[in-house]
Amino acid sequence: MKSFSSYKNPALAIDLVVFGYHDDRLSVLLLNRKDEPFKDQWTLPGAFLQMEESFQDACDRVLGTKLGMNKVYMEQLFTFDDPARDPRGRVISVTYYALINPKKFEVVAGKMANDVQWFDVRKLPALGFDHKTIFKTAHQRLKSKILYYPVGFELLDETFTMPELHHLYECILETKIDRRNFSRKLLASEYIVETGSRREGQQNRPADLYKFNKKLKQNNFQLNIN
Amino acid sequence: MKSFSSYKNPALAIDLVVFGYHDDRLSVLLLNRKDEPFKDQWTLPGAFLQMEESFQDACDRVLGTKLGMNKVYMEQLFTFDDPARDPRGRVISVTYYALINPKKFEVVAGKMANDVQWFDVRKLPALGFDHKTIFKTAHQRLKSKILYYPVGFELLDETFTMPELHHLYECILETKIDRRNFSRKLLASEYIVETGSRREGQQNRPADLYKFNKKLKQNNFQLNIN
DNA sequence: TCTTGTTTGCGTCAATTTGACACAAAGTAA
DNA sequence: TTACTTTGTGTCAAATTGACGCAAACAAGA
Repeated sequence: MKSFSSYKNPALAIDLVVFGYHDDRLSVLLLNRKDEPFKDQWTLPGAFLQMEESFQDACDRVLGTKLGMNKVYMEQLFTFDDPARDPRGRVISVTYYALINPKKFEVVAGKMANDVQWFDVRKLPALGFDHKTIFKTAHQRLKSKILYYPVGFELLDETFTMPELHHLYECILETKIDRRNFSRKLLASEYIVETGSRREGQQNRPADLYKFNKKLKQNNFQLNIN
Repeated sequence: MKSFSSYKNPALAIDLVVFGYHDDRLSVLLLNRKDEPFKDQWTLPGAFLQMEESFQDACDRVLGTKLGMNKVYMEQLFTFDDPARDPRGRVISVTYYALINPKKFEVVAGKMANDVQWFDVRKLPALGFDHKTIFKTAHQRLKSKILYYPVGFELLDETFTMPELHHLYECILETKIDRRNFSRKLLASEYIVETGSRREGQQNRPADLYKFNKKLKQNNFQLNIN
C-alpha cells in the first residue's frame, strides 16, 4: 500500500445553483467567465476547494466574493465525477443549491467574472462544463423537495400572500394547481401563520398576509400533484 | 489566480454502506481493519479514489476486491467534508449506499481486512472515522426512499411473498404496518406482479409468490406511514 | 378423521382526504 | 352604479385511509 501522502488527488471544486424568485418567475444566477476555459461563456458560480476549507466555507466564499451575498439557505446536491467534465483535467465537483430572495441582495460580479446575472430557468443560455446537467439535477431536487418540505419560504419575503405562495409553487413545479385546494391544504398544515394584516394598495381585493411558522415542530406536510 | 496544477488537493475516498436483508433483519456489511488508523476496529468498506477512476469504478473495485461482489444496486448518498474526519489529514469521503441480496454472494475479506461481516443495523459496534454518521445518513435515506420508490426488491429474491415484503418494510422502517392495508396498497400499485405459483412446504397456508414489475412505466407509488 | 393453532387472503365500513367546482366579498376602473 | 378582477370560503361526490373481522389453507396432534 502506498503511503497516504503519495496519492495524487483529483482537484475538488464546489459549484452552486442559486435559485431566486422575482417578477413571478424562477431564476438562476449565472456567471460570465473572464478566463479560460469557457471564457465569455455562462456557467454556474463555483471555486476550487482550498485545503483547510469546509464545503460550507467554500460556498460562503463564492457567494460573498463572486456574488455579494451571505447567509442563505443551502443544501448539498450531488457530487459529479465524470473524468471528462473539465477540459483542464480531472476535477470533481461537489454541488450545492441555494435559495435566496433576490430583493435582499444586490448581485455584484466579482473580479473574476465579466458579469453575473439572473436567468429565467425556462430560458437558460448554453452553459460551460457539465453545468446544464448540474442545473437540471438541482431543479429536479427543488421540485421534489418543495412537495414535502417548506423550502419555498426562503424565496419569498418575510410575509406573503396565499396567491403569491401559490404562484411560486406553480412556477417551480411548472404545472397548474387549483388555487382553492392549494390554499386549503396549506392552511390545514402548520407551515404558515396568519399575520392579521393584508397586502394593501393592490388591484382588486387585498390578500391576507401570512408568515412561515418557525416553531414548526415536525413536518408531516405532503402536497400531492398528479 | 494560481495555475490549475499548483493547487494542493484533499484526498478523495469513497465509502460504501452495503445493506443486506437476511434472517428477517436488515444488516450492514462492516470491515475489520488490518492497518492503522483504526486498526482492528470496524468501519465501512471504502478506498481512495484513483486518478483516472470514476466513483462507480471505485465502488465496483471495493465491492469486488474487498467483498467479493459485483453488479449491485447503488446510489450516491452524500459527500462528507469534516476536515477532522480522518486522523491522517484532509480526506473528503464520497459515500454510496448499496442494496444486495446476501444469498447471491459469499462475503470474502480481501487482503487488507482482518474480517468482513454482516451486522444487524440495530446492534452495530463502534465504528471508526465518522462512519456512524455515514451509516445513519444511509439508513435514513433508505427509510425515505422505500416509501416512494420500489427499492426493497433489490434485497429480496427474484420472487417473494407478500408477508416477506411486508416484513422487509417493517424492518427497514422500524415500525408496525398493518399487513392488510399494506397488501392492499401494494397490490393496487403496479410495483408487483403475480407469478401464479405459491411458496410451498412452509408451515401453515402457503403464500402467493410475486415478482417485481420491471415494465413499470412511471412511479406514482406512495406509502404513508404515521 | 377431526380438532386446534397459525398464517394468509380478502372484505367491510366509518372517517378522512381529494378533486372539481360554485359563489360571495373586496377591491379598481369606467 | 356598473362592470371586471381577484381573493376567501364552501360544497359535494369520489377516492383513499385506518382499523378491523373472518374464512380459507396448511401442519401437528388427538
